[in-house]
Amino acid sequence: MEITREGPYRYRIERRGAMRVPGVVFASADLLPGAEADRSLRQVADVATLPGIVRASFAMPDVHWGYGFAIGGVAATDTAAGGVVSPGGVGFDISCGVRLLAAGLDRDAFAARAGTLMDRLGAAIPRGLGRGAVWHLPGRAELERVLAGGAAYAVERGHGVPRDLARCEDLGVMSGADPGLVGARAEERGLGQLGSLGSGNHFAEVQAVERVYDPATAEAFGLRPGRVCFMIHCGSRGLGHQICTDHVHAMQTAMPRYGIDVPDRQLACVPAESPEGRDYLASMAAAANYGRANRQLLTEAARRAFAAVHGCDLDLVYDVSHNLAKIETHPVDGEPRRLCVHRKGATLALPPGHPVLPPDLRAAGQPVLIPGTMGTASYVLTGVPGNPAFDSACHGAGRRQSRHQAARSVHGRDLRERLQAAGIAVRGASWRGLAEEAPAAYKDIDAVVDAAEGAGLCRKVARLVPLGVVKG
DNA sequence: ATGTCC
Repeated sequence: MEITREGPYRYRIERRGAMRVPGVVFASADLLPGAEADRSLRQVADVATLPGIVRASFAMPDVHWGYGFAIGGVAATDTAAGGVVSPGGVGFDISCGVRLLAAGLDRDAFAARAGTLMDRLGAAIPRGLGRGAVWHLPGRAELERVLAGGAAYAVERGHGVPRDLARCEDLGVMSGADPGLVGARAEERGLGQLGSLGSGNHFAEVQAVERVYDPATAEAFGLRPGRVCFMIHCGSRGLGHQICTDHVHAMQTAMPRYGIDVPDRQLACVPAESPEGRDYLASMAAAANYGRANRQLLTEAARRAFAAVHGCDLDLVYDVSHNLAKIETHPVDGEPRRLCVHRKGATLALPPGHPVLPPDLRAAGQPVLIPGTMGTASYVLTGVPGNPAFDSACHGAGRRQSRHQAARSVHGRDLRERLQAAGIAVRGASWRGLAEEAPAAYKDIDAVVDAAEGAGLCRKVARLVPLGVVKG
């Protein structure tokens, strides 16, 4: 692989063989993965071979190896020119994303009763592998309403306030969902998990605004130094996973009929405008709505805990997915084109003035939410004009060690001790899960965010530090 | 990420 430096935060993987476009990696020299040791850049090059891909196969500064596509990747295909959709470009956790809420509380008031609130949050937030939910759905009919209506349906049923929806991507509901396409196994898994964190890197965290870079934008987002926030990172649980699995299999069967050949079986794809492509997109939208309702239900659980202990409310700052494919219009070679934009471990980052932003965010831009790791900072940024990657940015710190490596080098109990000694309360689900998420297993979030800003993907607004984490 | 295999 031939990699050329194009700027301080931009590298190009030259077109070679079946690649239709180059690869573009946004990273500093320090963050750029080694082409030999790290398989993620090979994946970025493989994605560049997909039918209909335009501009480039992009990698964000937090890129790391994933199923087929790298995590931290963005790929857009021209739907009118046979451009494909691929479940691997979205990920197993469809509509995994981040929600940030701002509390009517400052960090000194939190500190006075930290243990009480953390115990309450720990008891109220279902987490870990398997069952447990804030809202137990009675059956298929109610599940279908969630799959069609997302967070908007949850609010309609009283799980939140209408103002929440103005601060959700797509107003809390992705259009085009077809709940009838969701199979029996996905249904079975989805009924008992609505309002649950899951495991892996999912978490809910009490944070405080430590630093503001842009006071005017921070004010528009409701962020000021010392304000307590609550961040939720989770997705569509077993339901989204099952839908991804079902469609990967269906596409692996269908692909030869479309004459599509890919360098890796995990890049299974079909034309976005084919019957199989449309079915995937409609099922994916249903899973996205489950993920959005999931974060809405966890918000309700958190609000009850904050109200009971501090008598305060939580105002939604924003809710955005970082695992999704969306049909969007972007200029390609000067012409507006209808593209299927895959963002896998890459967040939407809309600039100021974008027409889909609510009026009170129109001047400030979309809040771009980038969580760090346990014990490290998280960032709120805003979108910028001229984003080279279809209004996308990185989604987190990005792994640098596998789960296995991480669990081998640290014990969960020791990690919890260290975090608590540093003033960060921890309510976990399993010792093994805690060890796998050790900060040492991740890249430096400050460096990743600086690279994203330097590459022109987004602009820093505020830095948040953790006070207490409920870990999935 | 995930009842870590159909």
